[in-house]
Amino acid sequence: MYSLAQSHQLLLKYSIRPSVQRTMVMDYLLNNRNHPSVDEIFSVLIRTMPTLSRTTIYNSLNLFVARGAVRVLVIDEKNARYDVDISLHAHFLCKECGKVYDILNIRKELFEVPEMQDLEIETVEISYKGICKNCRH
Amino acid sequence: MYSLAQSHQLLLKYSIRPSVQRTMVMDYLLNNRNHPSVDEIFSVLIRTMPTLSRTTIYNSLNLFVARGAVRVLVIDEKNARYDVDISLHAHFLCKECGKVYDILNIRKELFEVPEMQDLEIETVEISYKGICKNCRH
DNA sequence: TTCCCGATTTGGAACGGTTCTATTTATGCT
DNA sequence: AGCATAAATAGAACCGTTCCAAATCGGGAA
Repeated sequence: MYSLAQSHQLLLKYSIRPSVQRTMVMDYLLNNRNHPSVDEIFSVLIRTMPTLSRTTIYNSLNLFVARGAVRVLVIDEKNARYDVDISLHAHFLCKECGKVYDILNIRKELFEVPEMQDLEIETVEISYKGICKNCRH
Repeated sequence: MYSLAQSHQLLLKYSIRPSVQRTMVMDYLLNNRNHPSVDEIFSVLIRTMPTLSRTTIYNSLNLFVARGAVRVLVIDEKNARYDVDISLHAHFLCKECGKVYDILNIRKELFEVPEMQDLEIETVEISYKGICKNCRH
């Protein structure tokens, strides 16, 4: 369980002014590692902050990603998912329920970038898709 | 250069009824390996078939993907890209110009799926992002 | 503390990609 | 040729995201 003070500190580490809203968004990400979408974050935070705007969630997340504090996952064609864990790991999307799972025990060599003289590779994303245990019947 | 007859044959191979429109879409994919979006395909084909509907492109591509004849790339958050090459290879998206490049000379071991008792992995997608040579200045 | 200015938040409109739906058209079979 | 089914069409609808102008916040200066 992470505290708001820890979210505050993390934002400062990435040179992000820790407004109330940004701190709450970061707090949500730290305490909910299920790769939430904008809507998931919004629908929870609106309950404790009734004036919250969806745009603020977008603004905050876009800023976090631009500063490298958070990773955006392009794995679900429906909407973007956000991950506060920026370490090297892969993801699995269940085609049935839409949940995104971490694949942590994966060889780090998979993330080594191939030699490409024409392309300047900055990020690597490894995505698996299929059916998770809960959805198998 | 592929012929319409070859597109026709390829559709039959995947048990897809080769209508005029479907054959044209497949023909476009075979002859344009730059991972086109729906809009790119539509805006070219509409020139030779003025009554063509955008929905038809969607219908055709969704069917191709469902039958395994074509792969959809979830790499660009803006729109889906389609690839008629279903062999094991990775992709690179240029953040500047949006072009998607093939990464063909990549070790096939990267596509081996990790052992996951809870997850039934069906597909693997490896995506690189950065800046391509043309966009470097 | 109070004032001020730039940064942030807000809400609603706008945008764009994709899907849905009802209708029309084409296709294959008898 | 006629019929039944499949496919294509056009436009509305949907939904995630961005844009924009106005309101609000917050931190430094006086």
